[in-house]
Amino acid sequence: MRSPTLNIQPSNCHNCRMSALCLPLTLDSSSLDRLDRVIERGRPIHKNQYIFHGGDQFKAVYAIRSGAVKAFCVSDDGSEQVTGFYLPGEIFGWDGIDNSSHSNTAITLETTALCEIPFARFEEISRTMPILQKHFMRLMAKELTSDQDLIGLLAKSSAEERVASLLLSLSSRLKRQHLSPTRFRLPMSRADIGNYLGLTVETVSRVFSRFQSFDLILCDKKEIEIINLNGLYALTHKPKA
Amino acid sequence: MRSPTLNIQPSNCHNCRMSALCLPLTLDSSSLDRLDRVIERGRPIHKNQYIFHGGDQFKAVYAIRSGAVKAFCVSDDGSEQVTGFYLPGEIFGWDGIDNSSHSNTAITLETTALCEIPFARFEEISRTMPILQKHFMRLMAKELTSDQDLIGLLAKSSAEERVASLLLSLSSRLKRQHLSPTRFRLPMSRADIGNYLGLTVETVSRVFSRFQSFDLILCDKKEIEIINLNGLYALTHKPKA
DNA sequence: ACACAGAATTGATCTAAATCATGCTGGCTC
DNA sequence: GAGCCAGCATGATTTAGATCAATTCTGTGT
Repeated sequence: MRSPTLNIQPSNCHNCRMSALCLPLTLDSSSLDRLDRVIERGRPIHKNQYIFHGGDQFKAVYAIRSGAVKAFCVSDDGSEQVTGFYLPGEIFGWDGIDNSSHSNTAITLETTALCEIPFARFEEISRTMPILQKHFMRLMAKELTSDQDLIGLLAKSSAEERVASLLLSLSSRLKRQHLSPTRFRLPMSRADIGNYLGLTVETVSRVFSRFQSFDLILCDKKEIEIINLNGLYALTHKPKA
Repeated sequence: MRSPTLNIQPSNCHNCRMSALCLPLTLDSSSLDRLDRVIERGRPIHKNQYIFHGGDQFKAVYAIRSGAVKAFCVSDDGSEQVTGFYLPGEIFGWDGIDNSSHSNTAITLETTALCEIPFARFEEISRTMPILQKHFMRLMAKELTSDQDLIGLLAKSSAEERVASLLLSLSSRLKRQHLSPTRFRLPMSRADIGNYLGLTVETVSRVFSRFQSFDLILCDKKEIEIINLNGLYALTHKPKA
């Protein structure tokens, strides 16, 4: 049994400040109650704990209440490819729906609290709640477009653009959670960033240094302060031929 | 009105040899009939016709009966990023579900016949056919994993690996359609390939030449014959440090 | 049949990032 | 506190692929 045991916690979707993100806004109170009963809220789990492994049977998708998660897939030759970083309010684990086993592995990057949404039970109740079904398809579509954004980034951009895009993505996602968009702590290592962006650690490190020397950011190890948000943004729209 | 008018054709899902791919296998005959009545079969449309544009309202997803389609998104600076090539039996257009408008643009690469599946009507009937709903989520998940494969490819691989992977992907998808996996015509230009794989046209061209000189493939313009399938496969699993 | 624009190949040069190498720092255990 | 290891930074060198440039091929329309 690889996935950590999630103990029920005394809270619910009604009072969760994430709910606007992971649930459809238009759910009436009684529908929300029914959904509520399906969702299992876990206690915080430690850093570097696996949520699921590639190949594991697909049983649930997960919403993050706090903390951060990294998803990656392992190819036959053993090399890893980071496919995403997930922050509070975001849902991950869709990759398993296809062949009912996960293609990715998910691991916590720091102490993390999750809500587990068992897929079988979700399917049951969604049969009588079409809006829920639709919402989930929309969440999957969102994942699709975010993957396509990453594809665009990897196919075309320079190292600086890639790092700038990641910083801006994190910033806007934190902002959506009413957290500071300009001062935050990177939950992942430079190596993770490099892997995700298709760059070497050294290149990532150099780009961070360069950004500092251009007064775009301040960074002390994993603590980041964005000084010139527009400057970063300009980098992601680099002057093209 | 940008999308081409699709005229009803005298055929149905029962006798379509694609159905195994785009429909759940377990549908009973009466369910299939109901689905059948929702789907609009178009006459073949010409090369370089748009199916939908980025920003268009999302109304339907499309299954390919014959031909080939390219999907791409346009970023603010006007540059394009090819996000996928679609062959017979495959479904595209999911990208619109999220905010009910398409993020991609889809265009035919050659004369193409489509089935249009209007999403609103699909949602109606799927309410009473849970298996259909599940099937569609699986199709979306498949798209997700294929996007993630592309991410892995772009993040890590050399030009040769990328081109080899594309050729093998096309090959296996044609095989699934009971078409020759070793002799086929590329529906897309070198520029499209380059854009998709994050390479320049020149590099793509050089890789094709190199593959020929290594007796991996024969190619005359867009006509491809794969001589050494295992050799290509070996390239995609390049010896790593 | 001809002209012309776009698609593809091939060659020469340049450059951004990988690779190789070294040192620094901060947390860990013993 | 000494020693050790992982993570990060930074410098020197190499290289794969981009860029620039020129030529040939292909198909399309008149």
